[in-house]
Amino acid sequence: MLEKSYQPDLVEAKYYKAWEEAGAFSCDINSEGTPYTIVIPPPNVTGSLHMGHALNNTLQDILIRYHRMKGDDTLWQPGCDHAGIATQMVVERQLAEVGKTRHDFGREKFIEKIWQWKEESGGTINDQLRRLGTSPDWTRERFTMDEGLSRAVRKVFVSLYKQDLIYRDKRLVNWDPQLHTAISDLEVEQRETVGQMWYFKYPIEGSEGKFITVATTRPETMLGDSAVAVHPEDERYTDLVGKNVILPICNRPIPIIADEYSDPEKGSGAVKITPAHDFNDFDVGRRNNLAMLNILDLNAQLNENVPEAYQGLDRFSAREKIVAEMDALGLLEKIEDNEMTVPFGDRSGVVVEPWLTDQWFVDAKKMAGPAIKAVEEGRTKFIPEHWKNTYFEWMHNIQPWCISRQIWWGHQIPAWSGPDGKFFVELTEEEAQVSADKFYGKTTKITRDEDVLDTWFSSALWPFSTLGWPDETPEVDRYYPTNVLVTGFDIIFFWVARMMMMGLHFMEDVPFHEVYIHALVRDENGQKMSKSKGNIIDPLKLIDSYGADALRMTLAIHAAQGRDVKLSENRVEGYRNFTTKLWNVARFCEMHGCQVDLNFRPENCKETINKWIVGKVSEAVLEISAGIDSYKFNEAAGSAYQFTWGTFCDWYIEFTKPIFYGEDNIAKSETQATAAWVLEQLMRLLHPFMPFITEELWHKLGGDQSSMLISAKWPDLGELADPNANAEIDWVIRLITLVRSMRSEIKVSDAAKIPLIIKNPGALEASCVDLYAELIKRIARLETLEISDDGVPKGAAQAVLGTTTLVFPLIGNVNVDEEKARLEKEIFRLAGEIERIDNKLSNKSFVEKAPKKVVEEEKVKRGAYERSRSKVQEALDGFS
RNA sequence: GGGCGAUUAGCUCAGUUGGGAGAGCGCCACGUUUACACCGUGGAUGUCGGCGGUUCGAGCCCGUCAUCGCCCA
Repeated sequence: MLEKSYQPDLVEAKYYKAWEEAGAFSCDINSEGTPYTIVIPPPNVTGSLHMGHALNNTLQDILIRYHRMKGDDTLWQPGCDHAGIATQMVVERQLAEVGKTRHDFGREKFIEKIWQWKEESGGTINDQLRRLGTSPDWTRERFTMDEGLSRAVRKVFVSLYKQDLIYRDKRLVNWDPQLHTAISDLEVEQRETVGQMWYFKYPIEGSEGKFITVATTRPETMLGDSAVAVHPEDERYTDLVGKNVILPICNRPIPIIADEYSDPEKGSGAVKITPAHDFNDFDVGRRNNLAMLNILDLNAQLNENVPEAYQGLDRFSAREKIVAEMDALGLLEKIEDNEMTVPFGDRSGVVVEPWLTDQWFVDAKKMAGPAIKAVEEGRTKFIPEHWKNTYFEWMHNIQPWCISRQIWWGHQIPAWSGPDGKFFVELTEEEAQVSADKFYGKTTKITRDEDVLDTWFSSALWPFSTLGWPDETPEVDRYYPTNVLVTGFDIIFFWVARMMMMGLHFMEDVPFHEVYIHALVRDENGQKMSKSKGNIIDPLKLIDSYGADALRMTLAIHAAQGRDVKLSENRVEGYRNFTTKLWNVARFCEMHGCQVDLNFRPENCKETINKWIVGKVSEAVLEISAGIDSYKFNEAAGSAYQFTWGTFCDWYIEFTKPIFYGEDNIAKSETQATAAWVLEQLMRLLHPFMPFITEELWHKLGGDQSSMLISAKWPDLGELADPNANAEIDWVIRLITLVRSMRSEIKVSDAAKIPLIIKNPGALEASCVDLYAELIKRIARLETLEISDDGVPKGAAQAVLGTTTLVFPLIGNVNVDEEKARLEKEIFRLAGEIERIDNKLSNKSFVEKAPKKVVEEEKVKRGAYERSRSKVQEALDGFS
């Protein structure tokens, strides 16, 4: 006997272990099933499970479990990425607690420490994914720093270098002055702030007392100015172009140049140009051959290229000092408030600096071409489709991708330089040495570049590196390209774009056929969850309180395309209630001896109610399958929920009670087998959403004990709906609902059994009353149920169901005025419907232009309303 | 400034070849009828953001405005 309610914790632990031990998650390269592959977007090894992961992985797991049950050879590839900067920071923070830095240990020892940390505390998210019930193939778990994946990284780097798609360049990069590394554009967060705009007067050389005013948001950079630019067509300045200004404080002459970058509308129309410290100015500088004067060191403190008084100051103190000095010189014209965005490093949280350094770059522009084409041609599809706009937008404006990082944790770049700075890029040091010796004509000492690669460089290879590439493995053959990538929109640039570029280049095929972009999980007020807001909901706590199944169901049923998931705890509670409901209906079946009968054939049912429910199951199968197939997880989960609670529990189970408590043993045994079968189908249908409770009930309910539900077949029932059974049961349901509603209207409590007379039944109605009398009496709590066209007892309450009148002969219980009012209200409502249709039908254009079918339907509806109205009128007349 | 999205019941949201406005939660009333009070039954609640257009017919298509959100510059 099942317990009174479902206890998730023990069940979850038990079955997760059982699944894993049985190898239920593993792909099978020898299987005859069609391969179905998803690579997990690898979480950071430092990460822990948040709501976004919970949603992302629930959806992937639904897809995987569904396809596994459909007989596909599913591979869900798990693993973490090494999260270069984040991981190094974690370990450095630990060292800082004992007053040490990585430099106290040196590169090799420090990396050892990180590996040690990774073994001990890294990848906790994987255990958390297990709590969620996800079923990736853990035996194939990979890590971006694994030997195999590292080999892939080296191979890709060397190949791209030799194809001129990776190059070294001195360019401005986003420099994080705290972490001392370059970071990519995508790791920079632009924050809106109200800053200030300072207007400086620069004296014009040789024109005593004449100035040109420039505006700047960053006064400190003036020490690195190389020019002042004005627009070529700005007549105010035409005569100044070609002259010099004397840069105050530095007292250097710099030219006034004409360049279209200068916006005449903005500020004074003249703009100072600091090519080494501003991305736009850098371009102006290159166009005009300006000097690139770097005035910052790696800490963003002013270096030896500025006047001595400023050397060593940090950028913010330098700003104050500059403004003060300009003011003292009488060269500060004015200061205005200015709305602007300031770039912050997303890891360090400090303002990043455009800084001139030598870095390695991927020629993303070239690699983007095929990636754009693949989406244009539909070889990779976005779902929902509009996300392809975001993808195109970014891809068309893609910038060189800076892939080198000045940290220690990561894939060290396979490039060695000779004494003159020439690079030799090879898979191994030996090969590099050979190249170098050949180049120099003698044995020459080479030194490996200390930089490592951006983490995304290695995760871009994930869809094939995890399968064993660059080796020609059978897995690469079978599982690439993958079917779908499931991810949030915030990662389109990081993941989708880079995987597309790398996949197309090295595998000559897209990495995935579809990209499903799901929503963000927000709090109940629609706010993004964040630590600083303190509105984070911890998925693990929800799992502890309500079970993983409840959380998964909540997420799935809210995962409508194009809409964020607003989550609150009481919703999860609602789906916990659903698990309890499911548990209890199983308990009911158990109590009434419903055993799975392997010989049961749904199409052979004799009892109408059983015919009806098997038809409803077949419809549910189609709806749920269609929902998952089209990534409409909310529709799939909603259908499953509605079938379970609204159809199976609310009606079917109620309808079986008279049979279970009755004497007809043949009907009883058919119903036991049917109920067990329905429940068994239902476990399969709910399994992708709620794997634990369904697995538990599957085993509790008997049936095929030799296998587990996770490996059971997805139902394929065809169409089992029986129109006659549907018509009958639907009518009975409407009748019962109406009786209940009437009871409430005329204030007769459910406790009192009442008589009911059915007047003017049609053939279907009469037959239903005959066939289901006991059932109707029981569920509608009727004392008697009979058909009679005799006169209505004086003062009886009446209701109309289609063309049939229900008579409740409750003399003395009915308030005549209330009853008349009720009937009049119903007549009014029906009259309104009829009028609406009449308006339509009397409209010539409607009758002429609308499809015949629609016009016909309207006429049929009108007839039905009209007949109902006359019945209600008849009932009303009975009172006068 | 460019782009994307949203606006439907008190709340959160469904609603595709354009044809009778829905669900869950919440609320109100009643109820322990032998699966379930984490329950059952019934009920109330809408200018489908505004305006205009297309159409016989618009929550749905088009235009425009408003408000909100996100991404990019």
